[in-house]
Amino acid sequence: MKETDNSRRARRGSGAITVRDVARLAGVAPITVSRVLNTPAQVSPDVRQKVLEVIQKTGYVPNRMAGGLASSRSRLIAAVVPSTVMSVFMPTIETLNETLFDAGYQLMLGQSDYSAAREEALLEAIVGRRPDGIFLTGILGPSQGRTRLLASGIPVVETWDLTPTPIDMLVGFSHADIGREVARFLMDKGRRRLALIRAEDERAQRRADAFTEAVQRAGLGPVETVNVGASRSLRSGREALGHLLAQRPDVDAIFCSSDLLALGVATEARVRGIAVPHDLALVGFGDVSFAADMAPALSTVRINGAEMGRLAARCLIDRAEGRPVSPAVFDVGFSIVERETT
Amino acid sequence: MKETDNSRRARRGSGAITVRDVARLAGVAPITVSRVLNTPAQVSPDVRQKVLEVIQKTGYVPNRMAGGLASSRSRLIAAVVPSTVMSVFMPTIETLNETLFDAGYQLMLGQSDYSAAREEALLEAIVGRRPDGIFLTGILGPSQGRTRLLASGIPVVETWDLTPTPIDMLVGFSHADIGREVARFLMDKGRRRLALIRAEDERAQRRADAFTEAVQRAGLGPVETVNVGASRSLRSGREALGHLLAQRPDVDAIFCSSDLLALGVATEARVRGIAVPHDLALVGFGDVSFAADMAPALSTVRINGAEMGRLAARCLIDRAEGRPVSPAVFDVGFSIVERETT
DNA sequence: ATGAAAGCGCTAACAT
DNA sequence: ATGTTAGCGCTTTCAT
Repeated sequence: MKETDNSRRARRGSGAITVRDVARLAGVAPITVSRVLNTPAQVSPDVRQKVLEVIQKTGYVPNRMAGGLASSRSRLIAAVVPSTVMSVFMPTIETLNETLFDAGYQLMLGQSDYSAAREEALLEAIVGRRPDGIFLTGILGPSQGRTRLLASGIPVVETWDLTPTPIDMLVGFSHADIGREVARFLMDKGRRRLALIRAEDERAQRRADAFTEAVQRAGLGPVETVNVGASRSLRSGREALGHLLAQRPDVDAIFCSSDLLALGVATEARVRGIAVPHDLALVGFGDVSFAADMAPALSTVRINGAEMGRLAARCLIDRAEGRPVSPAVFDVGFSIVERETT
Repeated sequence: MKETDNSRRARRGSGAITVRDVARLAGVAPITVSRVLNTPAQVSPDVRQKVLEVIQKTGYVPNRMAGGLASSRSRLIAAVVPSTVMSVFMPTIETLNETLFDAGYQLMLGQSDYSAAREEALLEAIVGRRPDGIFLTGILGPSQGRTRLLASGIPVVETWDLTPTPIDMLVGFSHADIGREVARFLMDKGRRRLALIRAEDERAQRRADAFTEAVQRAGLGPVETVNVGASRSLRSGREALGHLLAQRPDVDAIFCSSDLLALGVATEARVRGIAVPHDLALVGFGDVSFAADMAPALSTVRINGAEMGRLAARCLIDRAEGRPVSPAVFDVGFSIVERETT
């Protein structure tokens, strides 16, 4: 009764319980409720007790949007991934999300679908939310989005790649090194007619180029390449092997741009009676969970995606909480895992 | 110069450009800038033009947290999934996210890791953000979280299941029907010694129970079941087949709780020289992208995950924008896709 | 240890 | 069609 003076403007409001309500019921000022929640040490035990009781009783849940506005700290982190379904990036996102959540942050997830236009739109939407940090899959070339991020001043971590010109922080590894090392690995195994099956994406391209260059430098002629475009499925791998064999029936080793493609190639090889690894060696990329458990088990390039997620989360949290991050560039490396397909 | 009167309290602020800055530069009131962005039709073309120019020049990006606070509309939707890596739920999340983004909403993603405790914590964090809607994977039994959601008044859509007592909206299908129909399907194929390989989760349990009951009702004795627990990998499938054969070497049909488990079973069967489907029929669940492309191609239960995501997004958007949603319950059904493993 | 005042950046309500 | 005013619910600053 006569509590609220709404004699003039009828202002909406969500109708939910607010700090004011809790404060009134506990007989304290709103700021005290805020302190009980955020800096409990500053409040005497009995007052704290009383306030917590009221919170419990009323089911009060603080409005973090309002808190974020007042404190300029949203406790929101945005992440952009190219895709989510059966994607090699998900272990990274999973640990990113876990680490963030345990530190009191939440994750906003956007998919770019490997489209630059969509990525731009995403970045604009993201900046509008004033997240405390942004996680990017891959590195961002010169673009309006890059400019916008730079201008926003929001901490950014680029991942899954290396560049001499990061926007801010960087957690990645060298795709060129991978291409070179896998080529060397296969050639050391005595393979001589090497080929590539890859999806259309910038990083796969970088691995492919280095692979090709290394093979040619070794004097092993051209590297037949099948580009499956945007279709990263098991089926693409099967079909790609068909195309490849039509071009170059004597191929004896293939480096695939993903483990799923490699599983497709292995499947098609089995159906065609091609012995893996005897007739055909196979190397995948990603070391996803099924790679070790296929029959034959897949040799592949292991990326510690979970570690990247954890590290990226740590970088962003540290910066969000005002701690400097140095170094700001981490090369998490990779390793070639030899199994049965080579 | 003498623009701002900060003679008294030095109040922080993020330092970013605000509506006020834009308004001043364009020679209009802040609300006019707001209208240019939100209801452009209400502003005369020349003023609109001028304001847009200033926005362009300054790189102004509206603060949506502030907007959300003022309008009680966050344009944020939260989603809870059990897991994200190689998960059958991701196609749903992908279309959910796409549909939301195209309508101007953003997605906050939380993982429960199949843990009720974590789910509770997530729901509390989510409610604190005052999202315009919440997407839940699965249905939420009586719990503090359910009470909290009900109390919050936020639109909720539960998915991937059916219940007579939804919190709010529901987009799902019947797991019991699936169990029954798969049992019937396999028995109609002449299979007599049926078994189950399943992960530890409530919905898989429901399918398994109905499957077992249907088999027993048909007088085909007990259904051997291997529960792989939380480990949903290809390896689990391989190992589970080993265990199953140790218990019941004469099994002639297996219903797996996921396609990935089924791929594991198929792999192990091949390694052991068991002919699929001749000696052993196999049915998966999910119809994930690789199911059709395995060799032999996997018979499985198709769920239209993408459709569920789209539909759930539509429900949430409609409710967020004040449009009533009726009916509020959608059964998207399922279908048994027969391929080579049966 | 607690509180009063001010205001984060935006938009709804009420003018004109 | 545009502006004025008053908040949304919280936290910072300053005072006691």
